[in-house]
Amino acid sequence: MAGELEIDIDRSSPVPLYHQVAQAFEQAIREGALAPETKLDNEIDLAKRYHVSRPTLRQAMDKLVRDGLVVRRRGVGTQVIGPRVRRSLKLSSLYNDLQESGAQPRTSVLTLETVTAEDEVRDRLGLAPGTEVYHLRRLRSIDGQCLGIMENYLPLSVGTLTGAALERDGLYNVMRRQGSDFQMAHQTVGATVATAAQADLLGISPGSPLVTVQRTALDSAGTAIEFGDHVYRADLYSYETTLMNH
Amino acid sequence: MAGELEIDIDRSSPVPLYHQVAQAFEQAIREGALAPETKLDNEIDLAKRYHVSRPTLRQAMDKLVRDGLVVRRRGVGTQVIGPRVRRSLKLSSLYNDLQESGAQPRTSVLTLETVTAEDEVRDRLGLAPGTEVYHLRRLRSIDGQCLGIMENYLPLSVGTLTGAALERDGLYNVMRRQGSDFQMAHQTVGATVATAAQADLLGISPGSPLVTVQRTALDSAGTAIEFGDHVYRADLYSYETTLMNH
DNA sequence: CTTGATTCAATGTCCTGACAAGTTGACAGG
DNA sequence: CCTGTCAACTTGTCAGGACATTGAATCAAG
Repeated sequence: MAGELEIDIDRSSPVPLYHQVAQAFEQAIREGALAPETKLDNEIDLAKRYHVSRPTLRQAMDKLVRDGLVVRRRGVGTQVIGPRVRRSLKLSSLYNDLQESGAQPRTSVLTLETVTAEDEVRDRLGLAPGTEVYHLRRLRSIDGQCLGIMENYLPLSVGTLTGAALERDGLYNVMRRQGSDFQMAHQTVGATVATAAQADLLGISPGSPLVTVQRTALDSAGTAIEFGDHVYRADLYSYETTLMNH
Repeated sequence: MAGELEIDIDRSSPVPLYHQVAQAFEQAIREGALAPETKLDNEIDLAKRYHVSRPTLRQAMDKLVRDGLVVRRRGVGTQVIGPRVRRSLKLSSLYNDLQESGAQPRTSVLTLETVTAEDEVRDRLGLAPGTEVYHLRRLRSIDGQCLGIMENYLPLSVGTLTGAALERDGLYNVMRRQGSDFQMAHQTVGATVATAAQADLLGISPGSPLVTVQRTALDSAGTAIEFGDHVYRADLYSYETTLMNH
């Protein structure tokens, strides 16, 4: 039951020791070399085995704990956590979420224009009255079926947007390439029923359920760089998240 | 511009020093005593001022970094981050989410019984065929308005559930008091339209939009301890999350 | 057989000390 | 005036040791 693990520690490498140790354990756990429920050896022995100090080994373990791979309990020891718990922790990661929703099979651009921001858009983006913004409407489809309608507002400072680039790379890739660095996003997920116009676009009957997603994305300076108001067919789309305690 | 801050460190307290320091800074930042963009003093001076060692102070700072309150750059210093970025980071915390949804104004218990788990419930909870589970239906209301219908399935091993306790404390508090330790939950949020029966219970007309939430909660051992299938009135409820890059 | 206190093992906390690495700004040289 | 070098400052990394706190297993007493 002991966590025997052969790993190479390169002391001349620029990557920190604790990171090397943590990465080695993470790989072993994800590959199954360290089965769930396995109890690791105690800190002292592990530190001795890998020729690092206890604080360094603890730093590595703390990283594993934060990543949800192991659980430590004082007086008990360190246990590898079950795969169900650690599965798809990254689902709540901003990058994956954006990439997933930005690089889907096909998106066609319905509208690409600059308009004077309405009150709600101004408020969401934190802009002054009368400011011009991009207004973008896209239709996302998968396997020929229309999945949802995406409406986005962006400040002009994000760069230049073209329909071709948007359809080829997705909104978020285009923005990132022009220097936008996403730091966080605030989302509100709700429900509504399809209007006649929406139903017509999506190829469903009016009154069908729709998932609504409103998202405001911020860069690392705290500036809002995108506001999105999306609706998706409820029978083809749902929003998944993983909530962690801590 | 220096981060002058008078805080009391209680060395005889059972709460760790680094936690006291971190909490003091967090409070100061949230209260505005430390304005955004403020550059904090260097670690050495701060450690000296609060009479702790540098590793201890670093531990506190690491906590602040993880919580998204400050940014540190080697060779530069530590800066308080903008309020928009840090706002409501805790929204994606499991505990708050559960507490919020578990201690609402009023919940009345419609059904509390033990049944043989159906296939979907068995699969979600990871139970053997034929296992008995709690089946719970509750109606949540706020200000006299019905908000949603919550249907839950729980393994019998969670303890004993009584209608009175559930209505008084909420499901999650009852479970936690009986030893369940929530570690994470997986949620799927979608949309549907109200059936006649649902509409009748919620006091709305059939065909109105509903937000659906399916949640599986796991404890630290990776065992599923709850499966919930909830619907909420879309005009009164929406699901908010904050996505972080990292 | 149950219950209680004891003991042991493990992680949690905290300290001092040292060096590495990145950033910035000042200073000297062109 | 411009530019490249260097020194000072700050955070990052790492070591080794000491004691506290918690959980569980062990053992003795009822």
